[in-house]
Amino acid sequence: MRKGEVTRQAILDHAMRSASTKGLDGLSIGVLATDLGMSKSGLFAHFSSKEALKVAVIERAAVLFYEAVMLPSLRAERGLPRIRAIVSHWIGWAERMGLPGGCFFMAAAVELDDQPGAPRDALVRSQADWRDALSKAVEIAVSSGDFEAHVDPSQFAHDLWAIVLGYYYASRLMLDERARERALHAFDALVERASKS
Amino acid sequence: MRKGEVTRQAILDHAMRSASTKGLDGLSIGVLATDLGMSKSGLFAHFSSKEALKVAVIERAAVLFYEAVMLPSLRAERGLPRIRAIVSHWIGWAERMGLPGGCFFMAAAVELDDQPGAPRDALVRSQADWRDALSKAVEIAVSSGDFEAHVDPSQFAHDLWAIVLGYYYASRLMLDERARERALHAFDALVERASKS
DNA sequence: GCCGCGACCGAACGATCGTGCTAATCCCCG
DNA sequence: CGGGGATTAGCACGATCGTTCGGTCGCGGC
Repeated sequence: MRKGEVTRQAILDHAMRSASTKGLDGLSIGVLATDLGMSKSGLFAHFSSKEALKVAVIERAAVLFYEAVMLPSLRAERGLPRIRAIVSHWIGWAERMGLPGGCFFMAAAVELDDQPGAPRDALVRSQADWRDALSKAVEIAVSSGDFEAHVDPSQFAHDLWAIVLGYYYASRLMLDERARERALHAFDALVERASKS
Repeated sequence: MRKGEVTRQAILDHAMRSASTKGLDGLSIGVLATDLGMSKSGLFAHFSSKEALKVAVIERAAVLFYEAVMLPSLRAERGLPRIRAIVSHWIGWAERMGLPGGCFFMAAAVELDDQPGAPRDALVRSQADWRDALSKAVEIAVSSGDFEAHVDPSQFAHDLWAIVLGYYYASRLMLDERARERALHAFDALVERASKS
């Protein structure tokens, strides 16, 4: 890997951590540069606009998310066990990755949902990929017999997503120590409702 | 009402709309002033710092939220009917109030969850009030017999919150037209699980 | 009728922002 | 080991930010 690529990765990793707290728009090229011990223009040269930097950060975050949540869950058995693995990796993945500002995607989603442009498109693309992967996992659980046949994979994925959003909200803003416990409780209820009885 | 008070309200109402899209930090005193046809310093004089403006906007939003969601629901019968009323007013309250950027509190929560200070404190206070009001409504539903005795009001309130968060996420970022339908489906499941069978 | 005060304005400040341009330096390949 | 593209630095620009200050206008009470 060339030197420039190494630097670029270092920039993106740091920018991702920074954006998790200040937001993508709160990223400052100058601050980023001094944090990494380089010049503003030197950093800027790697991307040719701030918008391109945002896009690169989002795509980098998507890769890291996939590696931290989806990849390890693929080692679990197909069906319900894999879904349990996904949830257990999903909840708290931000803390585990050392993101000081909580879930990167939740912050980006709220910030970009009403701002058309390349960053929003990149975010939607990555989130759609994840949504499809989730639905697929649920579909497998249905066809393997873990879940009843009437379970709608996309609805299940939506409900799962809401549970995770609720976890981050309660955990980070309201400082609810029982947030994780509450989220898992909701997940159990969701699973019980979908499972054959 | 004094002239200054009228102006102040106009500022806060406009700032709230603006903050729903650009975020609280994205508020610009200069832009706000020109939008309202007044000078930067004239607007600034009403609050003596941007932080104070943020706090005032949050408190104003809390009042408007209460009036738009809680007050009309109090006319519904105690117990489950009132909870149904709350949910139907809660989902989509931002659109109904003409907030162009979706739920003000969801945006503020993600933005302020890791930024200590007066704005965060004001937000947490308002959200805790709402959480308590929600729990109380559920408690009434339990004691009135609409819900089973084992239902935990705070868990129910948490689950409700997650459903609304999921709705805004799917609706605004992913542009899922079935977001409302999905949220109501999840709500029905939540109610069914809590109701006497 | 004059005084006082609330309400607002205009101009300016230092700081920081993203973004060019040019030159120096480094690293990799032949 | 030497040449050349890749990488980084230095400097400056226009714009915008929150904030300060001094001043003006109008209205209500003694």
